[in-house]
Amino acid sequence: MSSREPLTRDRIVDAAVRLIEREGVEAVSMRRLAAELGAGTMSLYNHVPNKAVLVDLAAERIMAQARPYHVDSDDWRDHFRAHARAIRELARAHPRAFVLLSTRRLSTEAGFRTIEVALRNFERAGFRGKIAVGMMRAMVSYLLGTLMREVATSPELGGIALSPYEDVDTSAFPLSAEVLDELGTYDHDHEFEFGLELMIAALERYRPD
Amino acid sequence: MSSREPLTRDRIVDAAVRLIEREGVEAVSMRRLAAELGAGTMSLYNHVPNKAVLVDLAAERIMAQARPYHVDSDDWRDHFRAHARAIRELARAHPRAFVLLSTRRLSTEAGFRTIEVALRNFERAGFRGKIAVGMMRAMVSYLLGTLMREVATSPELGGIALSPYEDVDTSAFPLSAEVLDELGTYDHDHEFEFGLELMIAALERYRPD
DNA sequence: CCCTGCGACGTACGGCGTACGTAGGAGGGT
DNA sequence: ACCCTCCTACGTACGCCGTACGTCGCAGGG
Repeated sequence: MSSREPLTRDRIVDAAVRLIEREGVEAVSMRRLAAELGAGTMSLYNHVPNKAVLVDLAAERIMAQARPYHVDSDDWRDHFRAHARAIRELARAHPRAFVLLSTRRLSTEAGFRTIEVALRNFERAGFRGKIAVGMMRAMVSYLLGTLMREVATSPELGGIALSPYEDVDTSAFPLSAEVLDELGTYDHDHEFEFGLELMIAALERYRPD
Repeated sequence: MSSREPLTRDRIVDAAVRLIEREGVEAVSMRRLAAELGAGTMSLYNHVPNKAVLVDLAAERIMAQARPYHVDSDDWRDHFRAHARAIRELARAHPRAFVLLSTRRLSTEAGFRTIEVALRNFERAGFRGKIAVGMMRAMVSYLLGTLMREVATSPELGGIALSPYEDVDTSAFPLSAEVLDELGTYDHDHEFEFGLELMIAALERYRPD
């Protein structure tokens, strides 16, 4: 872990990103980071004002890793699907970091890249200006929501594992009881696509032409 | 702060809920909670196994505060709107707690109450069984997403305050530049309703009749 | 040659969650 | 009346945490 290179903001942020991806934000501590870099704890403070902005910087770095999607189609729906799936892949590739990103505002270059692509797709679909922003926000909300739920329920992250509904008397909830098995089951692929089509259907309904 | 009543799980959870609502989850600590109850720190552990489940219990308690909505209408759309707005009100009433709730699974009585109401509304709208569960999940995702965003961007919670897009060169993002003002502005009421109508439109499109 | 400034680091303080041991009192069995 | 058991309250202590502060060594310029 030791190294002869001098401490750099870059090196510190890199180490933070690696640690976040490996063990999650809660595993990040200044002491541990320093140890991993073979440096003294307080040396980090020569390059970073405090832990909060270090985490911000790490979030930004992760966001910058997002790669644009590519799709061969003129249909705006295909672009939506591809873009949404790309974002989902990002979330699944960095599940622990995603929760982090979702809380933060994306006012960086990388964030704008994503926004720009989305706006282009909305333009393709016939939405412009203010209405496009509203649509995008609704879309973002949906994506944020599903992906948060998907990440939160993935077992490898200490999410929900088994027998969630054991000690609740479901007799008072007849409709829930009817679909109890379904409520306890998650098919994330299917659910994501289902919701995505739902959103696209909604957009279609609002389209001018 | 002192009190002659004996320590109880109930009293401890209550104190935790109050503290969460006042200062957020991050302000909760066993020592502070004990002090607020006029008790020794370690006494809490006679009633609660550890902090994590204490926070879980607090989340559950807050969730149980949710009151059913009421609406005078036979139109399923009105029920959707009323239910969604009720959830939003809960989020706005307990913004600090909402982030907490959103992460956790709601396998309690209170959670089922909400699920049951939603399922009844979907039934009213013509959706049943598996498809209703899928719809509900899409709806939940959207609500979770918007409300997370709304809560995260509310300034009174240390959210985004001012001039977010200053040091980014927007010339590379023409579409974003065009709507830059819009991107920096939030009208949560309007956005929520807009997205809600979008979702309802989507459901309408999938309806059998 | 010295001086200045900066990066690296040690120490220390006040906080945290909680394992562990103890002490005291309440209740039941004899 | 006695004792024994068990439960609750609590103090101490350990190993973490973020970070304020002071010092030391070295590189570069005068």
